[in-house]
Amino acid sequence: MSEITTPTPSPSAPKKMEDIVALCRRRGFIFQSSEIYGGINGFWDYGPLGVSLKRNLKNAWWNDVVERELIGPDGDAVHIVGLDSSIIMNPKTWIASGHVGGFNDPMVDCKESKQRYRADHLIVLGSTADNARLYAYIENDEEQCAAATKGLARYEKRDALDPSVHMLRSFMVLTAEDRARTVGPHAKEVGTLTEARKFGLMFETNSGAVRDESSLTYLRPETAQGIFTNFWNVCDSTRVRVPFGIAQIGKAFRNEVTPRNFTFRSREFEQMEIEFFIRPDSANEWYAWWRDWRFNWWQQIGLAGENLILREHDRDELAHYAKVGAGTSDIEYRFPFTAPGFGELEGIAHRADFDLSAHATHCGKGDKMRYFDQEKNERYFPHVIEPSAGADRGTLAILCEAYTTDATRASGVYMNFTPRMAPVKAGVFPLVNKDGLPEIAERLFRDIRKKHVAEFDEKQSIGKRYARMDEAGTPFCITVDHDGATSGTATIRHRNTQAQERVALEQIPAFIAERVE
RNA sequence: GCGGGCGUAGCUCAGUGGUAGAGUGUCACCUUGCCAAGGUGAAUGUCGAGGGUUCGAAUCCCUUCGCCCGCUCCA
Repeated sequence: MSEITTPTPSPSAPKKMEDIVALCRRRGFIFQSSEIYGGINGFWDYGPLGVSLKRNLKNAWWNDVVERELIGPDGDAVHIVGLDSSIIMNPKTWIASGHVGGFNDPMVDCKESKQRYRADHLIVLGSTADNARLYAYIENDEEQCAAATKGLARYEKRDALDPSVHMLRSFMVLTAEDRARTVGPHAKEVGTLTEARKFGLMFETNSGAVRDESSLTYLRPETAQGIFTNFWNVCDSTRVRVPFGIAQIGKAFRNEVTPRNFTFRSREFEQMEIEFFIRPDSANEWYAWWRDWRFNWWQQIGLAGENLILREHDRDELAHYAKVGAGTSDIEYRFPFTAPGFGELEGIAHRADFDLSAHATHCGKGDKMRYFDQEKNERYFPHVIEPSAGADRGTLAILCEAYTTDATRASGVYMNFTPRMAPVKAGVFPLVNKDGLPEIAERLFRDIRKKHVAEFDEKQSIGKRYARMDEAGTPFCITVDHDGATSGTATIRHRNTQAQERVALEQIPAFIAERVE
C-alpha cells in the first residue's frame, strides 16, 4: 500500500442550520411531508439517504441493546428482550399512565399580557352583581391573590359597590358574559382572557366504523406503555428474571403546541426505549450504569465531541413519576439551533414502580400482579430504569455533527459519518469510462455489494463523483485506474483527508468490512 | 396561540403592474487519465395556495398554508 496524496484539511466553519436543512433536501436525507400540497407542520419524510442513516442508527441500537452481549454493573450479562407493541391501545392505558388526566389541560390565553394559564388553576374573585368587574388570580399564588384582592377593592371603592356579596369561582364555570367582565392576572383591561381551550397532547382517533365516545382511542404518545402492559406477558412467556429489560423501537405521536427546529420537535416521531426492571434496592446502581453506558454509546456512534453532554436533572424539574428515586438525567446535544444551549436526545429516568403498580391498580387485579422473586422469595413491583431515546433526534444530531465545511474541496462540505452510520459505505468508480476499466470496477462493486451498501458511478468527471460521495458521507471511494487495471489494484480515497492508498482488488471487500463493523 | 421575518427552476437568488430570468446543479454526447476540469446540447417553474383589484398581477389588497426567529408550551 502506498500513499499517493495527503491534502491538508481546513478547519470547519461554524455550522448553520439552514445549510444543513438545504443539504438534507438536496441530497435526499429529509423532505417535508406532503410538500406538494404545501406541507404539514410537524411531519417529515426520510429520503433514500435519510432512511438508510436512520435505519443504521436504529439497527445499531437494537444490535447493541438486544442482540449483542452487554456486561452489566454486577459483571453478569444484561438480559434484554425485544417487543413491538401496537400504536393504538385500549384507552384505559392512558388513564392509568396519567396521560388522559394530567396532560389534557384546558388552557386560557390572555390577549393583553400574552400569558397562558391553566384554566383550572385560575380563580375569579368579585361581586355576584351583573356587570361588576371580576379579578382573576392563579391558585395558590399568594402574590397574585393579593394583587387581585387589591385591584378589586380599589375598583369597588371607586364604583361604591357593596363588598359583602363577594364570591370565589373557578374560571372553568364562567359564562362568556362573565369572562367579558374579568380582568386577567397580568392584565389591566377586562375581557382579555380567551375561553378555556383543551390542549390535548394526544392524537385522538376512533377504532371501528362508529365514531362516538365509546370508540375513542389515541395514537400512543410514548412507546413505554406498550412495554409496561406487556410486562406480565413477557414474564409468563419468556424465561426472564429480574433484573431484565424490554426494548422497543416505534412511532409515537404528540400534538406539540409548536413543532419547531426541523425534525427536532415533530408531531410524529420514533422512539427507542428500554424499560429495565430491577429490584427496588438496586436502583442507584442500575441507574448510574445505564446513564453512563448510554452516554458512552452515543459517543461511539459519532457524537464524540464536546457537543454531547450528560446532564443530571435538578429535583424540581423531575416528572411526576420520578419525584422519588435515583434520579433522571438527559443526554443532550448542542444543535446549531440550540447553541450555546443543548437539546435532549435521550432521557434516563428511574420511574420507580409508578407504571407497573398503576396498571395493576387500573386493571383491577392490584397486588396480585406483583412479581414473584424466586431467589429472594419475595413479591414486589419491580422498579424501572428507563433509557428513552429519540431516533429522529439522534439522526438529526448525527447529521449536524457530521456536517463539515471544507473550503478546499469542490463540494465545500462533507458529511463526516462514522463508517457504521454512513448510508453508503463505498463508492466504486472507473477512472475513465473506457479501456476495460468499467468492467473491472463493476466486478469489484458487485463483490463489495454482497455485504455492504455501495454505489457504482461511471458518469462525468472523477471530481464530481468524489464530491457527490462527500455530500452523501460515503467514507471510502474506490477508483480503478490504468495502473490498477494492469497490477490488479485500485486506489481507496478516504473521505475526511482525501488521502489515497493503493490496495489489491481482492483485499478491498475485507478492507471495507473491517472498518464498517 | 401571540409578535416579527421569509416563500420565484433541485439549490442560491434577480425581477416592484406589461412575453418568467441568471448562476449553479441535473441529464445526454464528445473530450478526459484522480478531486464539482473543457466543449456541445437538453430538460426543468401551479412565481407556496385560494380569492380580489386591474385591459393586464410574481409584483397591489384580503385570506390561508409552510419555513425561520422571539415568546408560550414541551409528561
